[in-house]
Amino acid sequence: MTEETKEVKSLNFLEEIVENDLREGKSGGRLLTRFPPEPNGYLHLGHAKSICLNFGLAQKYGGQTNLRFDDTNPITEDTEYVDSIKADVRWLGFEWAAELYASDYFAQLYEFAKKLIQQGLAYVDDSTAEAIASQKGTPTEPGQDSPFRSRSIEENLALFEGMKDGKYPDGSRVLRAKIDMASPNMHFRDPVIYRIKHAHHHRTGDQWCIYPMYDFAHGQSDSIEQITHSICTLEFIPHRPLYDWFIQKLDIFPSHQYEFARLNLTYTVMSKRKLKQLVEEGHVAGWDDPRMPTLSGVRRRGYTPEAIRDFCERIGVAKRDNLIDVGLLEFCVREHLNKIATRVMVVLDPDPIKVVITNYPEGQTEELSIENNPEQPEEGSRNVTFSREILVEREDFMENPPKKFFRLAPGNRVRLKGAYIIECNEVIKDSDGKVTELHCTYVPESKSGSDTSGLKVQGTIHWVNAATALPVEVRLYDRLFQVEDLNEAEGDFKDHLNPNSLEIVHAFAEPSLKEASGTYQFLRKGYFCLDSDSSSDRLIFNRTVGLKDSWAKDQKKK
RNA sequence: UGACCGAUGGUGUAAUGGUAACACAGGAGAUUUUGGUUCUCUUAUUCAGGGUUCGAAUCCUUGUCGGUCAACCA
Repeated sequence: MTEETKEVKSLNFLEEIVENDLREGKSGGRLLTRFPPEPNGYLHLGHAKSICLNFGLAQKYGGQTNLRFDDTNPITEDTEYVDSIKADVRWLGFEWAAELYASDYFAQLYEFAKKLIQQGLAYVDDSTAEAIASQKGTPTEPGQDSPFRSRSIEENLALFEGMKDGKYPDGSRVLRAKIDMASPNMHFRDPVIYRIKHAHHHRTGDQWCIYPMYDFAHGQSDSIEQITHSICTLEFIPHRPLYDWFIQKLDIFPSHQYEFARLNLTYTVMSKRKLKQLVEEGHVAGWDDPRMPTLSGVRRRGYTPEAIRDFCERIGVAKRDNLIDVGLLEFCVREHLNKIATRVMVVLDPDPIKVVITNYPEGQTEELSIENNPEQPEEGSRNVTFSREILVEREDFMENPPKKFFRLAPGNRVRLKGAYIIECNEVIKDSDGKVTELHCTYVPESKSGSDTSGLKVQGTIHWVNAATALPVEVRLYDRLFQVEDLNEAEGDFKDHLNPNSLEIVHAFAEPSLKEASGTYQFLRKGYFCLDSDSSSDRLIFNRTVGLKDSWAKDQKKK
């Protein structure tokens, strides 16, 4: 494709804003974004969208991105989360210009608050939380002024200092901005900007007992760092006028806030609160349970950073609510894994069928060479052992097959992947009528790669050598929830958990998997990766995602 | 029913007053030693009414529907 015919990719609305600002020389042609997680939980795919957006924008337009922890609430925050967040951002493939903390600015923020008081734009309120809430009014009725609203500047200054000095207990007083109790924007009704919390902070320790609220920390932090584009999700739209109001009254660097629609995925919850609940109530094994939409979960599941970045690219960025089909994520994962995954043969059925090749000499074995990845011939090949007795999937045999069943059936011929064509001659059953063995004959001239038999078969199936098969544990995951749209679902979200989201099977793998590492395609089955629960004598694989299966889909339709 | 935000195939995202397109999903076929991959073809879209205009998904207006906002959370 030439440069001229190459399609120009259209810009999303944020790229347009950035291009415009850069063109007009705003902020001196500088671009600085930030990714501002609160260290009170693990990152999930929704954060991945935000990370790709913030870091991606900076990358594309020659800017930079800060990683800033929004750590203004010491009660819920912890260094455990700081560490996991940093690891997740790096894993996704991004490097920040600076690692910063809102708590770095506590002293500066305190001065900002005093400045507001001095302008008569903030006051200390002794009301209880309940009183403040009831004075707030409702979206359709104006609020009432607090009885403490008209304190003098001097008194406010003294009380605020007292708050800082630890003279008052938690909850006894707050600092409020003095704006407009009748504003149609609830956030303008004298928002609380500082509260007392005698709590240990993960970074500042016991240095502070007053902590700024989000609205008095986030925009100011952006401004201190001279963030040019502060990108957040839609629910912060009503905060924007407040964000601008503080910057104007404080007369500090004018960062600007822009909002985009958060990611929603079908069959998934994407809220830190709900994910935390799943972990704490034991519905999953932890934040990194492979069924979780957390970055640590999908990583353990075998998703690659490339696939997630591709996904974030494909879902786009806009301002309308969305619900993305989880099938798109799976598409992205398959697309990447198809290119990189080593192919191996594993019989997943814990109760496989033994196939005896009756015309293959007893005791004889031979090594057959099989390609590691047809998509990447340079990945070379490996040997697998063939012998008189092999194991195949029970579902690859049918005694009375429908037409178009291309696998094993009485009188049918199939190709054993990388080996020979065999024909099924006899079905052996136990007293209950259950198939225990298939007696087949192989075609010696049909050896893979040097087939002179002239035979054409419709199906190829995978197999493992019975004598040397390696027992492994395989964890098959299904969607965590049974309903597509959790936001629309009735009742508690946990009522819709899928009881079959994890199935553990004991499978039979080709011996090459003994030294497993990385990502595999189990031929005809899906993509799998070694789980961290594995030990040298007990290998455990996670199914990342299944292969597309048009046969199964056709069967389902009928 | 106060303010704010939004509405384009099944799902997302484009089209920036000039032929409604791309991806996923769906369907049909070809290729294939994975019923995978790849390739070809294909179904399906502007919330409604009114207005401006030679021309409207786009601008104006009214309405409808959806979302957000009343934490000493972020």
